[in-house]
Amino acid sequence: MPELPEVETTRRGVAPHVTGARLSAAIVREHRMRQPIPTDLDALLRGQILREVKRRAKYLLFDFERGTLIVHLGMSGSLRVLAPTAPPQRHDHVDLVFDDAVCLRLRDPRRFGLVSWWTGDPLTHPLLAALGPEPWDPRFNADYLSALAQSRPGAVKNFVMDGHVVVGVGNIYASESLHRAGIHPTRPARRVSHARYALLVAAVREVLETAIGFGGTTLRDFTRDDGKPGYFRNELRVYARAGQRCVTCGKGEIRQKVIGQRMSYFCPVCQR
DNA sequence: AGTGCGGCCTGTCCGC
DNA sequence: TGCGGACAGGCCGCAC
Repeated sequence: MPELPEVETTRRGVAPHVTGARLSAAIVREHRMRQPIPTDLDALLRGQILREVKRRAKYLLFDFERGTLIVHLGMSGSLRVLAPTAPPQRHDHVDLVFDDAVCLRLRDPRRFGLVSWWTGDPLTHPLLAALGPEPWDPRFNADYLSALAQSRPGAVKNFVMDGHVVVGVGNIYASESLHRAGIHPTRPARRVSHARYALLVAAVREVLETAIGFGGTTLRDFTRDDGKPGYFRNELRVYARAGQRCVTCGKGEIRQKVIGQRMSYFCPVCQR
């Protein structure tokens, strides 16, 4: 389940292998994704130099000369750098071959991912245009969150996971960030104080930065570009720890509860 | 306008 | 041992 740290880890992992290279072939074995992959992807991309691999939210942006290939890894997607001769396996849906030498291979068993070609400014793409700030954007701060929250009576966990509020805070990191900030996940967003939002901003950044440093969190089927799992899982303090003692306060027992149709974890003692 | 829910998928895990 | 069913989850689109 690639969250922002996994996507950023993927970006950093693959970029050195393909940046500046010329695309020699795009092979699509399975077009059925969240949106159908363009049938003429090869014609669209062939011959173009890949200038840079960027990221916005959880979208990877492959900046080619005449446009941008937008890639989302969905729930189960991964990108790997391989030799073009490596035999594709089940769920290996797309190959991007560069200089007839390097293959960037997209694997996505659940096909919740997305591959889309866009010729304009990628930030104007309908899927990207309305997104909230990146977690490290100075505009993501306590004033901003507190003001936005006034019209949000729902749980703060849903609020912070809303991509229109801030991007990149998925289910795992929402639980972790709220725990570190001492905020109970079901607390109404409008009832969280300005001071607590300042703690939350810092916690979100810290959790995501640490996770990126560890190469992401692997819980099920995400693999890094080199095929090795990330190690942030060992750093999780509440996620998937129901029944265990809270490592922060030493008193509470971690509970789990469905909030907004997603499993959430928290310490009833140090989160209020 | 904010919120809730259905739908898209398949691998994994549980219980019978 | 085998198999059905629940579950997980990002995110869009629709209904309320």
